Amino acid sequence: MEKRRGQGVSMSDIAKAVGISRQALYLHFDSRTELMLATVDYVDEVKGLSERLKPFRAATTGIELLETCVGVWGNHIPEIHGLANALFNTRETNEATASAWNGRMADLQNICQRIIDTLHREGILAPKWSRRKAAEMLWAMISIQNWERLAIECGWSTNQYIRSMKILLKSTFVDETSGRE
Amino acid sequence: MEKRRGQGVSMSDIAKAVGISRQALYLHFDSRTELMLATVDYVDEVKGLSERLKPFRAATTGIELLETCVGVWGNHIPEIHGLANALFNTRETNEATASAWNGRMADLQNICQRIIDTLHREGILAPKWSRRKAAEMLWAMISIQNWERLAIECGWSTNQYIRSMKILLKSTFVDETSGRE
DNA sequence: CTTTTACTTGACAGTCTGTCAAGCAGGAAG
DNA sequence: CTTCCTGCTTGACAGACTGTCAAGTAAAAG
Repeated sequence: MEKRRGQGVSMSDIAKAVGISRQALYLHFDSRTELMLATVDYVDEVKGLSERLKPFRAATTGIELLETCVGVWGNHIPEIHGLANALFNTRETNEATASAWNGRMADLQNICQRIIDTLHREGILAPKWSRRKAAEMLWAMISIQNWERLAIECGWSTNQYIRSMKILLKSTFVDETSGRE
Repeated sequence: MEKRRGQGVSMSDIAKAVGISRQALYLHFDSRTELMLATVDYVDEVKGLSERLKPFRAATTGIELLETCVGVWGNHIPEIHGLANALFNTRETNEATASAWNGRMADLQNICQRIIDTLHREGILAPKWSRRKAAEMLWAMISIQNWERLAIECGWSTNQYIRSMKILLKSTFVDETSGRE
């Protein structure tokens, strides 16, 4: 009952797709917004990002963290980007979706900060970056929108995306001059 | 008469802001879409990106091209991002705005390709990147959405954005091992 | 003075969200 | 078997928005 959603999909379309009347949708969800938030929560549960982050939690070194993060996230995005975009697009005019979006972004920012802090602790964070700026830039780089540009508009495969993003992030944030790669 | 526009602004709002009746707007613009495209063209003319690209055209080396591009573009984005976003957001449901957007993106992609090709010709393109992939990644990196993340959501100043983006792009695409930085 | 131009008000169709009322079919409970 | 509750149905309607049409007005242009 949780189906595709996009800004160009009306409640009638959803009802028709689901096989019930438009009004019956309102018996289950108070509004379009609530339907969307419920769908987001449902997809979160089904796709289980937290489950997928297990290898990330197992990683110890900064470079491992970085690579695992890009791997996990790069495999996760293709499955959620449509819904994530719907959430993102309504965020400007809707407080509830905005806070759902911001909450997920805050989680991602924390992960980015943790990666950068680990690199810093190991002394291999590239010297031109402050910890805060590096984390923010890392967060921007792995955004869903960047993935869409590369994967959808440029046609990159998931593996090409992951490989290239790892190269970009390592050459940017990992100090090449400090001994081992 | 060309004012702010966003998905949450109705034709009535615009008419009110401009001081004429809603219907009179339709005497000048056939539709909301046309009003938007006219505004985009007008802003293009007023802000004169092509004028601003003069120093870019004067640049010769790949690194100069890269740095000038980031400088020009980083100063340009803050003045156009609102309207650019309105264009971007309606692109999914509107063929005319989609092609206006795609045209501008194609220009930007050509610039990116030219930068990468120049670096490649000079033999300092980082060896892990093909010319095509590098140009596409560069294009994704300097996207308006990335600027918004950093400048608006993270609060970076224009100069911080330009400085950091130059660092990121140079450490990514310029081969550090080939003699002069 | 007449025509044209630029605008006005008012009305209306069509799309969408969200709400309300009345009705219907089937299962559970007495 | 009858009663009630649940989940759904159709139909109607308010309110917001886009786009269109008609008729009228005021002032500049000829």
